[in-house]
Amino acid sequence: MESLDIDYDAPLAPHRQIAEWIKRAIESGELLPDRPIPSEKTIMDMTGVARTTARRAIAALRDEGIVYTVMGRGSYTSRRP
Amino acid sequence: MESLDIDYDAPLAPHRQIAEWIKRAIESGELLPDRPIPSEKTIMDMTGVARTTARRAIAALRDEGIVYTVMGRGSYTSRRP
DNA sequence: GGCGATTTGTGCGTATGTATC
DNA sequence: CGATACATACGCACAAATCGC
Repeated sequence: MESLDIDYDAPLAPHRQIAEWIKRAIESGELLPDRPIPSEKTIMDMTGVARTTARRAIAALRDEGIVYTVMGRGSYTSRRP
Repeated sequence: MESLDIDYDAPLAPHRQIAEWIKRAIESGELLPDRPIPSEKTIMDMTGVARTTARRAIAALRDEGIVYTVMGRGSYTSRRP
């Protein structure tokens, strides 16, 4: 996965930009089903956002059913339905 | 609505205690459909929690479809389905 | 339309608890 | 036991929307 430049002037909020970015990586097959997505810390390092923002992005994907989270381990792409 | 004592040692997280408290007020008819629920500030004052916690409580109710939020105005109980 | 008060939205920092490895 | 990762809480600041005067 390549890094992501956050556009703070864009109409789309940063946490949404990150969510879309991860979603694209899943759709392109770069992130495989049942495999980990970047951790909160990794997202922080790759984009420069705060942990809050990284967490919001993951929470959004979780709400959409695109990823699931396992406490103490990380977040993973959902298996294909 | 009477105030709420948060039990920080309870197994239920504070933001969930607040969500359940508001849900009870709705079910008892104390909070009517399409009428405002306590604002984040009011929840902070009534319970002593931080704004983050008040927001999480409202977000949980929003996720459950129990309330809806309008920026700059507040959150309101959803109309009966 | 301006202005202030209120309220929600977003971003950032920090700490503690818990679970996994 | 230590490192990592998520869950929850606390704080603060500023932006944006709404409303009443």
